[in-house]
Amino acid sequence: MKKYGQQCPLARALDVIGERWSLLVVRELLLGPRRYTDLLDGLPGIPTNLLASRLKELQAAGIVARRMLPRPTAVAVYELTEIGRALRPALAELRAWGQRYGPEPDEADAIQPAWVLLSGSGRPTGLPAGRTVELRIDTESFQLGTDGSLLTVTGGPAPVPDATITMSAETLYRLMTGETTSAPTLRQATVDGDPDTARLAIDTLHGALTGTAGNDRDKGHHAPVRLT
Amino acid sequence: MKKYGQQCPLARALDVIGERWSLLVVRELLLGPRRYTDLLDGLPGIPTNLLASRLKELQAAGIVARRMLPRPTAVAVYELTEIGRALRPALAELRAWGQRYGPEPDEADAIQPAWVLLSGSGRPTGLPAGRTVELRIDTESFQLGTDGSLLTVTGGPAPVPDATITMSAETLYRLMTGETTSAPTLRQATVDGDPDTARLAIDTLHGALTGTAGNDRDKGHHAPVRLT
DNA sequence: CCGAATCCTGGTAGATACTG
DNA sequence: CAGTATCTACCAGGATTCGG
Repeated sequence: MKKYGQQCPLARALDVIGERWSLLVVRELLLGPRRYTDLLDGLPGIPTNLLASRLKELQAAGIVARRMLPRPTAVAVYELTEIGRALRPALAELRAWGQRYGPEPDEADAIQPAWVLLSGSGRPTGLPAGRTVELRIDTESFQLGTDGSLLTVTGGPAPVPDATITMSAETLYRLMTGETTSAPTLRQATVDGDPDTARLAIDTLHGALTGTAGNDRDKGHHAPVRLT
Repeated sequence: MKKYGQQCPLARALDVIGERWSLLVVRELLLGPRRYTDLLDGLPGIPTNLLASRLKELQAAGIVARRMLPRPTAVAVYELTEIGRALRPALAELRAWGQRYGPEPDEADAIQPAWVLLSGSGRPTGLPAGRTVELRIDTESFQLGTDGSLLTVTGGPAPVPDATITMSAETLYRLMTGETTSAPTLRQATVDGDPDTARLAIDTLHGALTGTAGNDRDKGHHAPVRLT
C-alpha cells in the first residue's frame, strides 16, 4: 500500500490498517478464527481478490495469522495475533462513534447478528467469571463469557455452556436497541440450562446499541437499527 | 465516497472517516482551527485537490466546519465540530496502537512537533486546573493546559500563559521518547514565567511516546522516533 | 499570497470468470 | 473450498493554472 511517509503514530497505524476493508476484516476476526469463505460471507460486497490482498497485507503486518486446523478438518483458518487483538479498543471507540454520530443506516444495507453483538462486547456484566452462555441466532452460534467484569463475545458454539439461549435476529435487535427489556425477550426466546445465567447475559446485552462504548450516558441520541 | 452498505456501527463510521487522509485531517484540526494552507503544511504529501475534497466530505458529515475569522483577518479557517471532537478517543487508541505495533518509521519520513505532542494529549498530569503553559518549538507555538486531571494540547500561542517554555524539536523528541528526563531537558530549554508550572508540564510530557495511550504499562517496546 | 479548480497519469477498487 | 486472473471504472497523486 501507499504509505503516508509521516513519522506520526497515527499515520503509521493507518499505513497498515487504513486501507479500505482492512478494519472490517479485523472486525470479523474479532469473533474468532474464520475460514476464507466465512469472511466472504461476513463482508458482503468485498471482491474476493481484495479479500485475498487484505489478508496477505494483514499477515505481513503481523496482525493476522493463517493456520491449518488439526485433523480431520484440514482447512485453513485466519485468526488475529496478539497485535491484531490489540486493535480491539480502537475498534470499540470507532464503533461507539459510528453508533452516535455516523450516517443514518440505509434500509437496503446488509445486517448481521454478529455486527450488533459486537457492540455488547466489553460491556460491564453481572455474569460470574467462568460462566459461559451459548447464544443461537437463527442458524448462527455465539459464545458469551466474561473476564470477570466485562462481557466477551466470540463466534461458534460453546463447548459446555451453562445456558443456551435461542432467539430470532429480530428479537436480538429489539433487545439490544433497548426497544424491549429482558422479560419480553425471554418470553420470545428458548432457554436451555440455567435460567438465571441466561437472564444475566440478556441483561448485559440490553440497550448495548444505545449510549457510548458500553457506558450508558446520553441515551436517546443513537441511530436506530433498521431491520431488513 | 463508496459506502460499505453494512448496517454496522463500525462500517458506518468508516463510511465517513475511512477514506485516505480523512483521519489525518482530523488529527491536524485536533490542535485547533487551521487555514487551508496550514493544513497543506501539516499534511505533507497530500495533493491539494484531495485536501479540498476531504474538507468538503468532512463538512458534509458534520465533522468539520468552515468559518470566517472576524475582522481584520478575514481568512477562512476549518475547525472540528462537537462531532469531530468526539473522534478524539478513537484517534488516541489508534495512535497508541500505531506507537506499539505499527511499522518502524522510515528515516526519510517527515516529522513535526505537533504529531509527537499529540501523544502527550490525554495523559494524566499534575498541572493544576486553569494553569496554562505555552510551549515554543522552533517557530511553532503550542498551548498546554488541563481539564483538571488530563493534559490538553492545542496549537497557537496562549493568551496569558503562566509559563513559556522554548526548546528545540530535538530536545522535545528526546524528552517525549524518555531518552532524557525533565532535569536535562530544562537545562536545554528556556523558561519564562513560573518554573514550577513549567516543570509540571515537562514532567507530563516525559515518556509520552512510550507505553500505551497515556498509561505506562509495558515500557520499552515502543518504536523509537527518528530525527530528520 | 490564499484557496482552490483543472488536467493528466498510474494504481487500486469493484465485478466477474476461472482454476488447483 | 480457496483463492488467482482479467477487465473496466474510478480515485489518488502530481503539476499547473486560475480567481480573490
